[in-house]
Amino acid sequence: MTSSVGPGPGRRRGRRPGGTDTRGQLLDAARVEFAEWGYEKATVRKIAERAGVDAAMVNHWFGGKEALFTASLDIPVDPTEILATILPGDPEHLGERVVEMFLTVWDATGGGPLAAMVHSIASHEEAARMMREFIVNVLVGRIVEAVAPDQHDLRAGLCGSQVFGMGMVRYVLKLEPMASADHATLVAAVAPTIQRYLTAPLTT
Amino acid sequence: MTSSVGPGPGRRRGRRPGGTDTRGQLLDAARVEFAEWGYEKATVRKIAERAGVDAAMVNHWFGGKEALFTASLDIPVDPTEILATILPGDPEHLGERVVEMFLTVWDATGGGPLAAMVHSIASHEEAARMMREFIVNVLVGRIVEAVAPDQHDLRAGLCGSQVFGMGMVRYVLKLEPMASADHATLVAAVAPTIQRYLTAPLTT
DNA sequence: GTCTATACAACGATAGAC
DNA sequence: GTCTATCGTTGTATAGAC
Repeated sequence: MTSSVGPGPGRRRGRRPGGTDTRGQLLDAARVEFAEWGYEKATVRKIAERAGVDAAMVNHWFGGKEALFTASLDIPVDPTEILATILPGDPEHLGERVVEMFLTVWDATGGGPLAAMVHSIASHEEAARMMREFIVNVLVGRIVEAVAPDQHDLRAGLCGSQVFGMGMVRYVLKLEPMASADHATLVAAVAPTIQRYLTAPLTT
Repeated sequence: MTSSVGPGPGRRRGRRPGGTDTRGQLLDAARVEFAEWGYEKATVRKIAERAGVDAAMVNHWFGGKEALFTASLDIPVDPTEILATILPGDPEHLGERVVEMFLTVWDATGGGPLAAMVHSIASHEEAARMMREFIVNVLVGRIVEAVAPDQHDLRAGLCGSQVFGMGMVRYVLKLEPMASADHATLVAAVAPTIQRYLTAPLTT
């Protein structure tokens, strides 16, 4: 599109005229592309093209494809930061750290975002796919790969099912005593399950 | 609304004129009453009164308050029948029977009703309460009472969280490999969790 | 001049075609 | 096995804002 105007002395470089919301345009473009293609098949280049900016802007504004994906999902926490918090340490007690972390994050938000997320998942096939890919590619996948000996995908799904179910019962269904239980009680009850899904043999 | 027409000669007895949908009216009335009062505080008499029929109709059409409740929730299976199927037998393997049963039921319906249920739970506070009471009073409560040594409510919540989470991941989120796994694989993975929630000590 | 947002080029990795 | 295309990412130069 720079054919007629583009002068001879090299292509246009450097900062574009002010006023453009590159970050916002990238977010909008990312939502469209991720929704249409899914996480893996969507490309940073295509998203940048749709946004009308250079692909390097994804790195500059978000740090990478994964961070752009999570940002486009409006998830209020930074998965990378959380992973950095819970991954280091004794793998034998990783289950406890996982459960404790989710409880802390969800307690802070009161479960509203969780309910909204569940709502959109149950409503739109597209939201289910994006959430599915978020779990696989970003959140649980990393934890599983760090400690699980095999069957990474199955273990990730099992961990996700228990954590997600716990969140639903505690924050959305508000079923007592889990809704009011302190963290220690829930960690003691649920963490061994997560730990087993992460590291124990799963075959019959 | 029968004021002007209604005659005087004693109360009307015996079979009413045909054409009225007593069962459907009871269902509608039950949904309103259960939603407003909750399972325990709602009364069969009040439901029948709202439906404009005799309380005996609840027993005639549904078999009791609990069955009317489950019918009003549009749950496609009969909890009593299911409980009768899985409760007898070795308590040490009850977890396996529970997981196998849920998989069989949900496989038959393909997860559509589960998604619809989740949708309404996440949307309406009222639906969450009804589901909560369904779990406590009808479904998991019976199982827990049959085998759990203590902390019945906590154990019921934990079992519910894992079963519900498994259903979400398999049928709504459709996360592989859990979405396509056979029953044996999922039972081997999840049943020990249920078994532990049912019978093992839960304290630290 | 300094800082920042941007464009362009190139690198290593990977998947598919032949 | 090799070749090619494409991906995500990184480095660097440049233009505009302050």
